[in-house]
Amino acid sequence: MARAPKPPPLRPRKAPRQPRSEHTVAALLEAAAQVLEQDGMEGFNTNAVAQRAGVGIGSLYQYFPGKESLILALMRREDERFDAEALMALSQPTAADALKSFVAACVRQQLLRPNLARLLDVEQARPEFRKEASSSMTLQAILLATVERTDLPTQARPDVAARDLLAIIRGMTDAAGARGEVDIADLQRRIEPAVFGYLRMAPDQA
Amino acid sequence: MARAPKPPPLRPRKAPRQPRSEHTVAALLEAAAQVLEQDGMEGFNTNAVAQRAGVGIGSLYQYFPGKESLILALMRREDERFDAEALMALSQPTAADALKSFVAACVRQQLLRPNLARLLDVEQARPEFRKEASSSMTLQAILLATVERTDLPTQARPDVAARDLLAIIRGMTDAAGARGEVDIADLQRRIEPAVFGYLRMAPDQA
Amino acid sequence: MARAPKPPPLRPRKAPRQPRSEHTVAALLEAAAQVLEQDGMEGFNTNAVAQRAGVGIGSLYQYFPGKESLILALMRREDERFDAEALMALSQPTAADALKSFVAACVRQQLLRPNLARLLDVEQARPEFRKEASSSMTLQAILLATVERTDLPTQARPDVAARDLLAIIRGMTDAAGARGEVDIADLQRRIEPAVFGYLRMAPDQA
Amino acid sequence: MARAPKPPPLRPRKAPRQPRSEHTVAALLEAAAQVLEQDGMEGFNTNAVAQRAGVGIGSLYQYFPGKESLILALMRREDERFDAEALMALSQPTAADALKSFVAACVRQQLLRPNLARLLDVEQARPEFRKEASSSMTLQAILLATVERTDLPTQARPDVAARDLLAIIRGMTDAAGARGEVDIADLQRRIEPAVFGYLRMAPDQA
DNA sequence: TATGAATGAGTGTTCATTCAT
DNA sequence: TATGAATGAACACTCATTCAT
Repeated sequence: MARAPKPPPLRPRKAPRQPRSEHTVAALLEAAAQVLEQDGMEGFNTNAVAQRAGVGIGSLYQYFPGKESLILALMRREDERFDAEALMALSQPTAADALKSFVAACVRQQLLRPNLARLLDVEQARPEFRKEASSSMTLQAILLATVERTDLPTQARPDVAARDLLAIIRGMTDAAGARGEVDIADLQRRIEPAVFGYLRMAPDQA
Repeated sequence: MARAPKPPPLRPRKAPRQPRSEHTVAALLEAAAQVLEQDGMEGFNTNAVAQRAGVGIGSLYQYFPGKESLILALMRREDERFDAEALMALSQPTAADALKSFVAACVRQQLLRPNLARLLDVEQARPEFRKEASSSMTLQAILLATVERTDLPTQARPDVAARDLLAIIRGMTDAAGARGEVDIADLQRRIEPAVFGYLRMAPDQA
Repeated sequence: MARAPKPPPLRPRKAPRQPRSEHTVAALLEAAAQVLEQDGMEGFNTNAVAQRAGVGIGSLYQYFPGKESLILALMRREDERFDAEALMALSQPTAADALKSFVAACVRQQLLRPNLARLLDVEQARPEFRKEASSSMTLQAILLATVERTDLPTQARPDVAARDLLAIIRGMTDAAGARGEVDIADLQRRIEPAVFGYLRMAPDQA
Repeated sequence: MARAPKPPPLRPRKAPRQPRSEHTVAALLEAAAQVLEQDGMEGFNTNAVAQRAGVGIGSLYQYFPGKESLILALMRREDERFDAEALMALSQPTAADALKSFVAACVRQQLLRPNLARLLDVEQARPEFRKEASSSMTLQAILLATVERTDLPTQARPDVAARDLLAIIRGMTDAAGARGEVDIADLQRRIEPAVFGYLRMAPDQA
């Protein structure tokens, strides 16, 4: 691991302008997702990603200044994909339904590529990435809005509650993914009581 | 001749017989824990561990056939440490109190060395380590016994419930640890409703 | 992560496509030959070879998956070089002259780089390499054809005879090389009677 | 390979005086022979030898100042064993019979532990060992005496002839051993014509 | 702009040798 | 004297990154 004296920045090197470039970037990100899903963090290296993407290793460095930057971009891609779904989920009429939909969305997403989701969760905890807090900030925000809805028991610290709910859901989905579970509905039904319990909602209310 | 090839076995190479050896092994495990806690997985390498332990790199390989084996041994050490505490915690008269004590033990353990606990959790998900199921099996077993206690609502699948509870607790403590939280009591109070909610216990019952 | 384990395959990692690559591969093989000749097997290591070739160690591993593979490639290079010479030698009008030319070729080749030839002979006996039988198979084949020529005494088992002749010649040239002999003609004259004696040819016939 | 600044001497560290020591030395040499025969040069290391001998590694270094010295002692042991046999073989009434017996002895010895014999031959060519010429000197001497016997064709350079004969025999037995041949009589019959041919003896004379 | 050959610091692991017990 | 725990130089091999083409 020839770590350069000065770690390369995390920001993408240049925004792809030509359509060809956009395609290359997309291919790289998808390849990164696949390698991570299939081979784990220890099989994840820039040469492997470039090869799977069908581009030269040089091209990878045209768009990403380093490995970390590639991971960060992948995080963002996954977050963005999920944010849209989460936003729809939370727009249900009742808060309880909104949360259920949200849980369902999380479960669906997680079981689709269980390793990818889990490994990115882990990466997000690394100090270099914590700064780049943007990722999952949107998610936090929209979940926070839901927690504050009036048809839920009032939470003393809504931001803490939002984070805790996410931690509960991720903890359970990551564990399920790691165990190879595939029954989405079952997992969802197991998460809900924990979520509503946390919010102090009686089961019959939810 | 580092013939990169056949993965070294995970089992410790030889049991320390002389007291000097025991000290070396203990020093290596403690050093491994410290390196992992402070520098994360990417700073965790055998040379660093040996150096921090104050022993030669050769000594590490006298007792551990490879890096992975060292991680596994560390997992076991942490599990064993925790199992004793957990066993005491769960011996409370009421199941509710038992669970509260258990949560408290988890939280305490986790916030002591938040990164270590989290990173070992992650490693446990790796296929090589899943086989070595012994780790955390004891934990599962004693938690299962508690879930089956008659002063708790009956769980349809107690083993699933035991795993889920652990996932909830670990999800929340890992997230808290990653955020740098230090208030043990606060975190504990936030976990309990999720746990009892999962078990369908009304807050007043717990 | 140099997982010391699975022995790397023996087949070259990738064929050099650009002329630059071809030069690198050639330089590596020649460097390997020189290191082996001068420092013997115990001085033969990948770093030394790369350094003598004037390329980075990484480049060696671009083309050879491991040390063994480099040795195998060197064997093949030497065999190919020799096969051409041997083929010409054996195309003499009489079988006796053919064999004399063959002996001469062997002696010339051997005394050119005595250690290299001897050490490669030794390596060829290693089980990993015995499978890769291609090496020296061509040699066996053309020698066999000569042994079967009608102007030589009929051999009961021509394939055995071909191998034995090679063993005699190699035994004598290796020993001479190890002793530092340099007189090609003298050595040749000492080998011939053994060869023709083996074939039951009277000295005056040969 | 922690080559000490100054290579340790080749001479045994101390002559074993007590019977216990003699036994230890003998066990070490036999263990060395077995390891070499079974695992080849690349499996031959001091720890393995000590373990197979059933003694601590420290004891090995009590009697042999280093690995090389152990190999040298093993060479000598094998040579001495063989010298006795060779001496008897060569005491036949006619020189031709003496040589036949000698070839037979070589073949027998070689096929007993083919790898050991071959690997020691190889080691003998290493410069550090060439100096310690004692090994196989006796052999050379007694073979020389036979070559000079009057019932053999006169050899211009008897010492060269003695060496050449040994090279022929070793070349053929080593090759046979490497191929896994086990038929002693057959091999012997193939070597004889080469030997007598070298000496310019007609087959019927021999 | 895209490529991939080249690079070398870094890391895992071995094994000859020493020395305290 | 015998032991085996400890040592660290040496070596195989990887992979992030650069740059000439």
